[in-house]
Amino acid sequence: MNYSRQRQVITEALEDNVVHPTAEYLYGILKQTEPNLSLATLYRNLNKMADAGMIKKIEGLDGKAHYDHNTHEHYHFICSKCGRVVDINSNIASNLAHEAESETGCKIESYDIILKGICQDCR
Amino acid sequence: MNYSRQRQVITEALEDNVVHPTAEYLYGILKQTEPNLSLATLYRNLNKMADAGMIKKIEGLDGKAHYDHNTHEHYHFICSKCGRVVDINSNIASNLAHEAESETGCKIESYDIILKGICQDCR
DNA sequence: TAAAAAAGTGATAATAGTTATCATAAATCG
DNA sequence: CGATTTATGATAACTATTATCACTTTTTTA
Repeated sequence: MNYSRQRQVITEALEDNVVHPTAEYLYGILKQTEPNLSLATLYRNLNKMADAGMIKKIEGLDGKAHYDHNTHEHYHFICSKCGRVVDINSNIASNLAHEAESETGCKIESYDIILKGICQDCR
Repeated sequence: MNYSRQRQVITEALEDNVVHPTAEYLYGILKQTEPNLSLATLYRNLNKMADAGMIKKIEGLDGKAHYDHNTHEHYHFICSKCGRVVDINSNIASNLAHEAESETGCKIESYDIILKGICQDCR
């Protein structure tokens, strides 16, 4: 993957936004400093980086994909009221992959846990 | 929720298909016996039933929603080669919701675990 | 270091999956 | 049964995302 300034600023924006932004949200932010950035470039790079394991693409939250610069094992909660995405760091499922493999014979390459409910602020 | 023949046949088709079908797949099957069934009716009813907890809507698998008549606690694996969806019955994450609640203060209402990899047949 | 090759970009069209609309039909209630 | 509520079918609309392609930037190489 060659260097590009666009990917550089996308990466930085993602690191600065702990909120697990969607492509649309990131685009709004990046447009301010990088007015020529194309939405296609943003999607292209987010996918490329996710495929390369440099970032994490979170799906199944609310229809849109969210992106996370934190690639360490953790899970995600989404508030069905305000839409906020919160990290869950419990490593409760640490041997889940292994258990699932022996149960099914499938080779587990990745997994994610998506939790839904109401966040503390919205209760 | 009033009775409707359409919802009746949708429910039956879902029970007969252990494969966690997508709306599109179900539509193809149902069209054979119910040629007037509208795709809108199918989506409408699948969503309604999922909201009512009668069935489970599985998202984050492959972009399309899959539907599951099995509402008991279990998780889902998708093969990235053949697209098959397999149940994972391990109750490894039984107290995950509770742990996540005490970690974050969020009220967990539901959660799903999505595993990805290669199934036994595709290896 | 300049030319050639490879990779990335921006603008926009296209796609896929799903939802909204609305006139009509079926189900339920009194 | 007649009135009211709820559901349906056809199709338009929407949203998030991907594809296309001429052009630009980056890397390679001679």
